Amino acid sequence: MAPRRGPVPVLAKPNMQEIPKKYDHQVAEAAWRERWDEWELYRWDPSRPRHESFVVDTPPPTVSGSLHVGHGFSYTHQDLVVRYRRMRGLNIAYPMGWDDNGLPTERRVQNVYGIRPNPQLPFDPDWQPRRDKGKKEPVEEVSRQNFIETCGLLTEEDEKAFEDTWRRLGLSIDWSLTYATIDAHSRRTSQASFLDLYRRGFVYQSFAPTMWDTDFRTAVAQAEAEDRERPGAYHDIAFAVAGGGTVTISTTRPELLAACIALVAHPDDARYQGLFGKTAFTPLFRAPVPILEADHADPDKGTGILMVCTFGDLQDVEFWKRSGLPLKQVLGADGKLMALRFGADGFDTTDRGAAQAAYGELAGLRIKPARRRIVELLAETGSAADGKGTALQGEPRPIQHPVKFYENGDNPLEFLPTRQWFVRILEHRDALLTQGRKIRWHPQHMRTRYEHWVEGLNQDWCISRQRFAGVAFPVWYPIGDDGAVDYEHPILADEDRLPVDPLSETPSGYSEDQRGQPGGFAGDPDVMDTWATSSLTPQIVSGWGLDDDRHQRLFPMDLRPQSHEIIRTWAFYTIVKAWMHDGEVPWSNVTISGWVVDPDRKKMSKSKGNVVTPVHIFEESSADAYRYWAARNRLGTDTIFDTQVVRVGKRLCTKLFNASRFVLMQIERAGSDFRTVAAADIREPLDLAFVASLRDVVARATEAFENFEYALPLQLSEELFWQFCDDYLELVKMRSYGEEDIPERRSAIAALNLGLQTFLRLFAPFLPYVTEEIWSWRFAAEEGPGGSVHRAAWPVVEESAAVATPESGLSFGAASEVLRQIRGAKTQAKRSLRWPVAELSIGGDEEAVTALRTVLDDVLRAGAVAEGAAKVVVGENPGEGLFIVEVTLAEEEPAS
RNA sequence: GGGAGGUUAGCUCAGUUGGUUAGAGCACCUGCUUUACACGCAGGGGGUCGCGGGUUCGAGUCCCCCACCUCCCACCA
Repeated sequence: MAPRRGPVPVLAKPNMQEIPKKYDHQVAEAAWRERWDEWELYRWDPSRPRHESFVVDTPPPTVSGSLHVGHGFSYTHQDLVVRYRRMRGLNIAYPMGWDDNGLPTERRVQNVYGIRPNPQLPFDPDWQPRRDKGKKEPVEEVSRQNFIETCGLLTEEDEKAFEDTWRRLGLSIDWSLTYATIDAHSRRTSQASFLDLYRRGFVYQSFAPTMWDTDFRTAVAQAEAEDRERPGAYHDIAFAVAGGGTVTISTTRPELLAACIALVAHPDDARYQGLFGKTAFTPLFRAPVPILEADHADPDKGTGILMVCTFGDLQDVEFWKRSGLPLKQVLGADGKLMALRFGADGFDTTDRGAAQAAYGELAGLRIKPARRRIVELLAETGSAADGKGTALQGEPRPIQHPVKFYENGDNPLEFLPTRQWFVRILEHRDALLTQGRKIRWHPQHMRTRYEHWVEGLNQDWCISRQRFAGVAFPVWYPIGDDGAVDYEHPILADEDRLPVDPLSETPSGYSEDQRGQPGGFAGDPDVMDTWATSSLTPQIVSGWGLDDDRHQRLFPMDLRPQSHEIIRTWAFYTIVKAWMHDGEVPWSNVTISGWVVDPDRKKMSKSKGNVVTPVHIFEESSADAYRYWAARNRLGTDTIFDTQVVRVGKRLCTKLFNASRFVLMQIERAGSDFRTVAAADIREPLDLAFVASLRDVVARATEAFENFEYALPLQLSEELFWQFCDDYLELVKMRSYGEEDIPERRSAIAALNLGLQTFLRLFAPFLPYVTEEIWSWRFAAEEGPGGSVHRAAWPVVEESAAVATPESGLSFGAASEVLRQIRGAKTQAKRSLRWPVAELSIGGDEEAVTALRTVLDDVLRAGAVAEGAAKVVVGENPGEGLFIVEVTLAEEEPAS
């Protein structure tokens, strides 16, 4: 339904009895939450055209059990922008998603239910998970599909808790648009995306060295890898050189010595000119390796010459690819050194017995023990065939160096040759940069992060994971008559069968008994990277590939709100997919929220034990107060959770409540004639001046909101509101108290009416509960959703077009200033503020005095200045403004 | 090593295009029960704007250097 438009509404039902004396946020927030649900206030209207809509790509939170006080931070920011746009009359599509796909869920399910997925098992529809399983019972193996369904069961509970928190927070989400990244619709979308990318040539499969986590035993993408500073040591190892002599290399990975395929030095390095082209021999294993030139060798590092292993690092991978040298794989997928046969499988040696014996000391060891052992062996063995000196030269030299880790991992990543699916992103970097520039980033400098990430890409996007709780690849492979799996000719699932589980379902043209048989088929056992699905959140919501009309109404979206650490994953991959599928940007704007940090500026997380639950804050101080805290922080800036600021928010709510009661009381006291007060009645100079400052705030707040800046509108509204309470209300009070229907009083009442309605709507995005409560007393034009302040029109300057511009821009300020000085005099004399003033003398330049004279009556009444006691004189110095010459307080106490 | 953001009162932060004496809130101190609000009101103290240069009549604001904090990125010999 369209929001109501038009002039400022008049009072709907003046009845003081209904206005409560105190604001109970607990009661009010619960009641409004319920009513908003009944009204379906936040429902997206699928019939309205795209250009009248505002579509948000809400971040699906990882459902991980517990929430801390930082979780609502960025969600509040989204909601502020959304509520503003809704009040501008736009049809809002604000969905919620749950990210319950991937490793975190997998680990929790294993612990809670004591089960482990075995991809080889078929789906069992009758199987039921048991929570009450004893710790000592053996871990049960279930099919992947059963495992995934159990994940859904567990995350459902957490999702309920999350939803409850978001509702309490007052997020204006349309809960009918909820999805989960592991649900059937998301799996379908994700698999359809894969098939589309396959057909368009954007994905490929390859057997190649890939980053591998030896604990999780899965491939990992560049975006999920991070450098960590770790201790290591240079080990100087001497290699014998054919024709006599030795050469010493430095390495931090001596355990990979058996995987050495070459020694390389920089082509310009004078020390090694004579060695290029010669053959060296590894100590212990006596493997002949060529000494070659390589640009990546740094003459200043180590000894300037290094060993290339398969694989120590990405440089090794790249050199190996260029060189065409044979692969020597020594590290297994489990992170242990594999059994090897020297003299076979590419493991050349000049002394098979010695090599096999030395390696026998290492086989089966994990990396660290293997390193320790080989160092011992190298210290005992001779460096060359002639046995002069030891292979290990001197003591290892400790260093600190960056090592690549999987972001969730505990041990360094290795490069292992495995078969994986990749998305081609390296060759499309320019196009992806162009896409990034079509999007408006808020704050703008966050785009730089995106660009640096795209420019720094060095691997295609590996999307296959050797895990279970994820979306399967909709792919089978034919098995040849010889029993070999033919990976080159995958059998793709039919689109209308999606989502499929290739391990439980049979490809068209085959029967289930052909699974794993020669001449039959094999299902792809892997699952997709969780980001391969999360990168489709716009398409999941829009019904991409299923409902074209809906897709057109929702895609591309208007806003992607997120935090900065996932620019390289979520934002980047979403841009990738939207470009590959539709040639479009997924959204026109990205807003980046900062982190909530603890007082030591560390990111708040439950593992650090520095958490406060948001629900606790809602109960103690109200959701509005929490939102106030969140709204005070601008986009992109980290912040500390500060209960002091929450308290300020709570105070603002109370003030708004009380000031509103007062204003409504004034209006209602004025009687029925004043129910039709109109903006045109505002004539008094003080009132004109107040409306002028209100207009200014409305204009500036609107402009800021248009740019996704919510902090400034709050600040401006708040400043003027306190001035409204402390000065304007005091100044206008006496005039509005009167009994007669005279223009001066009418003007005051009309200005108060306009002011209150404007403030309520300005604050509505920030403080949805208390503003709705107040709005409902008198301003709701109808029962039901049409009466909600959240469907009311955002204030615009045109509303007060009938109000004249004040003659002087200084009058409000002049009035406030004189009032301030009178109050100061009373406070200093330790008198109450209603103590009468016997004499008042004010001076000032002509402009200021003229301005003051227009509002002097209001000032004198508010300051309790005795009739005829004030003297205003024009001073001699232009530009000096206003000053009080003298304030003399009355001797007598004010009459009560 | 490259890059981004930051450094303003005890704390959290505003300070638009350079322009009087640098602001707010919190905290602190002193008063005031005032017909909306004591969950209030009024007043007060508190700052070499990270350091050092430069441009300018004038710099918190523009330029350069440095320091420190946070984050992002980087080929692990």
